[in-house]
Amino acid sequence: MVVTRFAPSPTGYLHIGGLRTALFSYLWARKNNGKFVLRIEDTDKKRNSQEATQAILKAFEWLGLEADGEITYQSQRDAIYAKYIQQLLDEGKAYKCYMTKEELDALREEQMANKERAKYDGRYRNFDGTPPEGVAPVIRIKAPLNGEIVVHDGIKGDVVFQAEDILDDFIIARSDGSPTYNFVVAIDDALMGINEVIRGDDHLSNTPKQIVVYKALGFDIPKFYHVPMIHNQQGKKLSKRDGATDVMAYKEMGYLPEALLNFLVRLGWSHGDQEIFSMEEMIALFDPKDINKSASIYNTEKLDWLNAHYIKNTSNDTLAEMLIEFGVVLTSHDKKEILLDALKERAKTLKELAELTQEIITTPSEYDAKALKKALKGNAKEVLKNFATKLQSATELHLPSDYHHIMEQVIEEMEIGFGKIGQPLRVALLGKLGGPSLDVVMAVIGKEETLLRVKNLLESDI
RNA sequence: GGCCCCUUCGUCUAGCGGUUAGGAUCCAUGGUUUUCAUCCAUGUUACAGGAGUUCGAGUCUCCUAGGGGUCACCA
Repeated sequence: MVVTRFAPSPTGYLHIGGLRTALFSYLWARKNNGKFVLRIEDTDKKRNSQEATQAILKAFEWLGLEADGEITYQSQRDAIYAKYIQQLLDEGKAYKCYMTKEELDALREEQMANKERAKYDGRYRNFDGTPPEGVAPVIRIKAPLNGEIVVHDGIKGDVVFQAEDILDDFIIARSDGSPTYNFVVAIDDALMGINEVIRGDDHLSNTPKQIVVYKALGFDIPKFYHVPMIHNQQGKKLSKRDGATDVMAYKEMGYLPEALLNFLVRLGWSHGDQEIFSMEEMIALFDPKDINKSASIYNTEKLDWLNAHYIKNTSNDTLAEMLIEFGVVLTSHDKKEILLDALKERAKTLKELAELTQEIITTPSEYDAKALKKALKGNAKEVLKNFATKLQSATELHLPSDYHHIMEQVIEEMEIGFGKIGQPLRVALLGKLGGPSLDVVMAVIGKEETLLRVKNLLESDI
């Protein structure tokens, strides 16, 4: 069974890049009828927060990415890590190092000055003397001094590292006894049965260290997929400083979960020429071996297009529900269908959709100057008066076509083009040029409101 | 700096030795529309550079350049 995981550290909101690797992991697990588990890496007590964990879970909920089983919190697993530290100590695969931070820093500086690689010198590797007084030791793991470490990566292929280039006896437990990242990741992944690790390729160079841990503990090494980074416009790793990287910000901007997920799945992955993927299709078609090797630049132009696409294909009932959050309540409006059918063709986001709705249902309080100048030429006011008179005496006005019919009557009678009534009426109804079909607008706001808006324009001294 | 990874239109990508190098987005133009948007059509734009291997290279090899990642008692 394929078991994948997403393992964020709760130092802030869920990041767009993190979401993509989470999505990849989720899809791969679902495709294989496997498991997708969530592990919160909250061992850094200084930087972690409960709110951040909640924010991450909330984002998952919004997007409909459901994790399997209980959520694991590393902060609650100290006893487990302690057990494995002791085991390695007992087996002579790890040892206590009494070098102080100051000594370590000094060594590092000296090595840098000699243009050598900063590397622990192993001075306590085989130490059997009397330990110095008053120094709380760290625990270091015995890493291979030479030879190759090969990461079999499902995206990059076999990546070969030379032990002497990259390894030293790295710390697995700090002087306060707390375990370090590369140690606990390997233990957790192994204990949780994770056999396919999909993560950012910024972890690629950590992987040899984790392999050392796997081997020391006798665990099976999982299959790795190191996904290329998402870069910002400057070509650097996408970070929180780049703005709009909080997943939930996209909810507030009016993006649909389907659109965001569809957008992200196509960043670094593709299936021929296909652009639109439902969740079912993503699950059916996704395979991490098809992930690109190169980083991609974060650019949301396509997201807007996808979002518009998904808005057009969402039911009016669902849209009405989602619009509530944007301050527009249409759920029981009797012209909801007419209105949303017309507006959802024109909105790129739910926020825009809400604004467009407001523009229609709100009586204009002012008129766009350019629109007035353009529309109120010639006998425009006469046309509007004629239209108002006919509308006044009309009955049974329900559909856009009922209103359209009245407009046609005016056109025929006055022998004018459609634009001669359309433009001035548009200004009267919406206060500006542009916007949806006038017959739709009138059907939505009704006869009385239409008459009021026409009257308002005629009576304003313009 | 050491180590590792990467390099096709502005952007996301297809391509897996033989293609007029395809699609999408963006942009531009035209059509549809009373208008704007949608929608439809058309168009501009790419194999980082150099050597090799081969009858033939975007595709394989090497070199160069450029970009990125990582080198903690952070995760």
